[in-house]
Amino acid sequence: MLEPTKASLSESKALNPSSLSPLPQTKSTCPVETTLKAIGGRWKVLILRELFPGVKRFGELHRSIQGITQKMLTQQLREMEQDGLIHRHVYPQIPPKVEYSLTEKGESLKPILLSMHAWGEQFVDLPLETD
Amino acid sequence: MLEPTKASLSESKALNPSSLSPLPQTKSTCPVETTLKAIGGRWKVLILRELFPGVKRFGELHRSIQGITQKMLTQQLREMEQDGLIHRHVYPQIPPKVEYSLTEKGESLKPILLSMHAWGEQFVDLPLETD
DNA sequence: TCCCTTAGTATCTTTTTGGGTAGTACCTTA
DNA sequence: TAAGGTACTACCCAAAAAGATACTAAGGGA
Repeated sequence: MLEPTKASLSESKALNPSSLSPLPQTKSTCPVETTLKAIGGRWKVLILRELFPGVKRFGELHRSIQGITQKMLTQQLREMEQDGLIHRHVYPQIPPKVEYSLTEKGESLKPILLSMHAWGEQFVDLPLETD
Repeated sequence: MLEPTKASLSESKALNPSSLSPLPQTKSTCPVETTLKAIGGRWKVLILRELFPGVKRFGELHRSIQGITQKMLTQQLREMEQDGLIHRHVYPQIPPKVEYSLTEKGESLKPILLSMHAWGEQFVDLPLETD
């Protein structure tokens, strides 16, 4: 994605030579779609936001993010952990103590989120559904 | 979003003063979520990609984007038009001739998509589902 | 007649996503 | 006992999104 598609491959040779390098095409997923999958979950950008300042526990996240259920928080955290965006550190104790923090991968999303934030602020009059 | 949430509002005063400005909170939508809505549709980033080089007609887009149905293409184009990302120019003729092009808003998404592309390429080993 | 071109629309089905709700285990305190 | 704390799990359902398929209108050509 953002690399040539089938029709533009023959006529956009001069467009971006680096995108014509013989990289193996990963199935049908373009890199932008990869990134979208990583951050596109219902609550993921809000969770990322909460973790940028540092380590947080489940309960803190739950209280911080308005409207999220325990179930959805668990689900999204598990996905993000699986995707390598966050660490999940379980302390062997009762009551349970689990801490979440960003990985390097997770932290590297910050510039993207900041530019998305800026864009979204700029086009706040965008006639998008405000749910 | 990326502005303080309820828990961090009282304890992160020194974090980012500009985010504490008395801006009216738009419902529950943070700017990042606004941007995500704009580009998050199933086929939208692929369509944006096709329109960056310039004007395209429906059939060109349909042939360029592998796997998309006419129905989905129409639907996504209509949403993007409504969101102000693209122009839809109808020529009064038979057979129908309709051209699509990016608005300034649409074009302003390019840096974001490029950085998302770079991130996605860098973390191509991300254990995301490769559908 | 059939097929092609253009850019759709209408209807139905399937898949995916998100949420609701009740429950778990162990501890402490009133 | 009940209520609170911790961080989940299991099951079910509704809504949303995506897709499948057939059709439309007007023109042209074999």
